[in-house]
Amino acid sequence: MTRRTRRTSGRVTLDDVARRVGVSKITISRALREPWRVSEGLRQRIDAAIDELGYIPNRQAGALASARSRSIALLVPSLSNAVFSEVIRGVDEGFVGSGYQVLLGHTSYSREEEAHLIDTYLSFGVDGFIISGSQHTESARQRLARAGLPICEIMELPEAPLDMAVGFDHEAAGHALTTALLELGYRQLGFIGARMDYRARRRFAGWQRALNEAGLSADACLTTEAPSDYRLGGCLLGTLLERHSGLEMVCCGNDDLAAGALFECQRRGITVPDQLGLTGYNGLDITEATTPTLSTVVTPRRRIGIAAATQMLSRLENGRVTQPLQDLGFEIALRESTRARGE
Amino acid sequence: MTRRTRRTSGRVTLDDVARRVGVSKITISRALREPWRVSEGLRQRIDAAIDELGYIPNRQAGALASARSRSIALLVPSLSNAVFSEVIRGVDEGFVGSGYQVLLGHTSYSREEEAHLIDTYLSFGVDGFIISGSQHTESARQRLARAGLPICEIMELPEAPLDMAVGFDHEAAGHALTTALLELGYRQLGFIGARMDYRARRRFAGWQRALNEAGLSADACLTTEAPSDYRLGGCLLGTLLERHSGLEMVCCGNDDLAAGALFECQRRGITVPDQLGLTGYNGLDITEATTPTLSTVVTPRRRIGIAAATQMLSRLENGRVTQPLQDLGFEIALRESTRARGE
DNA sequence: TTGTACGCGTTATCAT
DNA sequence: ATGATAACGCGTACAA
Repeated sequence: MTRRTRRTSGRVTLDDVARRVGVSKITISRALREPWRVSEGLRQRIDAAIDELGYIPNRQAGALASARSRSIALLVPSLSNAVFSEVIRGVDEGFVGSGYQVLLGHTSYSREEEAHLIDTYLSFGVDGFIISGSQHTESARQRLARAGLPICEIMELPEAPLDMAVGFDHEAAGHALTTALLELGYRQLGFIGARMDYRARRRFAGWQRALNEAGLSADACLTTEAPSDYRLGGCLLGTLLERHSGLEMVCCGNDDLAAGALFECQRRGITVPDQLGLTGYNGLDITEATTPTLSTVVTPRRRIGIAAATQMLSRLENGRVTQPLQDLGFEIALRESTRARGE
Repeated sequence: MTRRTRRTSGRVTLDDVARRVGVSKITISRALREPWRVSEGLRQRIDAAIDELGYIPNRQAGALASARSRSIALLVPSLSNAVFSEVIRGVDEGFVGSGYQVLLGHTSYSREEEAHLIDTYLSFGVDGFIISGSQHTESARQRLARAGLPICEIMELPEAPLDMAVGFDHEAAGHALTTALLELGYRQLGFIGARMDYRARRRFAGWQRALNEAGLSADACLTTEAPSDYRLGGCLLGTLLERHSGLEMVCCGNDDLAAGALFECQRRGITVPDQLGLTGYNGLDITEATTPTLSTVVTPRRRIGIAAATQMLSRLENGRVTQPLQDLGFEIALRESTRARGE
């Protein structure tokens, strides 16, 4: 029955360390956050005590007191889509050594789920948001606006960014790829797409525009809202080929579909690229591994992540940012699944 | 110069809502957590006020006051390895509607990084840990023990679980697959492996044991610590074939390597399974998509995630758990990349 | 059904 | 260089 109060968890606190060393707890706190303001000898005793006691700071208390959590939320549509693992890696890289913790969330391609996650992470007191895409619910926009936190929208180039943005133009990418194919001499082009989210629709639109501009038909297309995977690529290709004869080339909305389409061609004895050309989108590892390798659009996912983190950090620390809208471009990679020029 | 104090963030608090409604803040708090204990009419006015003001609870404050954060940490080695996206999905599923938030971390296959993440999430005040694997640093073990939180180790079956565990026996899986191959008549078997972490070594050990028991050579093996990817599968296969002639079958440590090996065979004009058999490990989507489809060991990743979440929840809410060590088994899937029985 | 008093573990502010 | 005090926003315990 000492003067002890609640202290339900046996957890070691700043106070415990302070008592152990014989100083006040604010000194311990300082030794941790501003070591140079604490005398050498004391600092060593403090470090030793922290080690002995196994003290672990309580970030909740710290965040409550300082009104900053030193954490940011990163919201991506999917964790199973390899596209985003590179983005995540980039963001992580960008925050390494900064003292910020990245809190990861996945929205399952749902704006409602995104809105919910935004609330959740707001209640966690994150200091900023990095969010894939520009399509948010009205409610989410309001919450974010009200919170007044730094926000970086990634992957695309929003017409009206909430705050900052890093990405590239998917419509232009779709258009550029298709134009490159036209230059190779392809005239009968098809398109298959799955999980037609905003970005997927943009690249599809680019494909259509390129064909329209060339006076070619853009009718041989087949898209679905279903999640993308390898087998779906095969199915869509099969259906497309049944419906449209004479296709020389099928552009796939992403690399998974393209790989699946390639496997289907192998199953059917269709040689690629001799009988049929194939392209993907994103430049995942698999596009360089298959036989034949897959032509695709290489997107700067890792660099987007790094740039977003850098932008966010600069905003968080210095307050301002030099370039609120960054276009990181893309690269057309023509490989073995498309015929060589003049062939 | 009112009696205002710090109130640096313009954030809406429980008190703001309370004043708006004209009750005390504890009533608002209750309306949120135990709605049935607040009178109907009042509850509606409270909900309305919350909506108007855009109140978002501060979990840090809540956690600080209640000593529970209603969040758990899920630690996986990698986010780019598709193996773990299924696990994550399972855990998420298991926690849906529970009110718990899953905080995700990836260790990059490093025990030191894992130890660091454990400290980080302890400082976030998580209520429990779900951790891939059983190999932790001594320091991590101590921290976890001292924290006294529920822990679920997943993917494997640790000899001495820290607390609870859900997984299966990788050595047995490697052995069972190899045995199945022997029954198909294969006698000259090779093995390639990458990222030889504990689990990868276990399945390799199973492969070796099966060959030893059959009196066959287990010399044709090639492993590396390098991260696994498709192209590496091709490289390793190439090297193995150069070093060992007469191989009828190459077992790959995971599906990525197997797919890469298959692509390499296609490149070299080696027909699978006629000239060479191939197997993978895990049962990722790609194994059912390639031509030929890949024989593999299907591992219960999603179910492991769900079971871990369920176990954790039951521990968190009821205090106890019926079966602290769950073996979820595995399944041998013989497909087109291995020859048919008696062929 | 609703309210009061206090503490959770930390940091900001101001003092010494 | 170090300390005292008062918040941060909420939940627990107990009271009314």
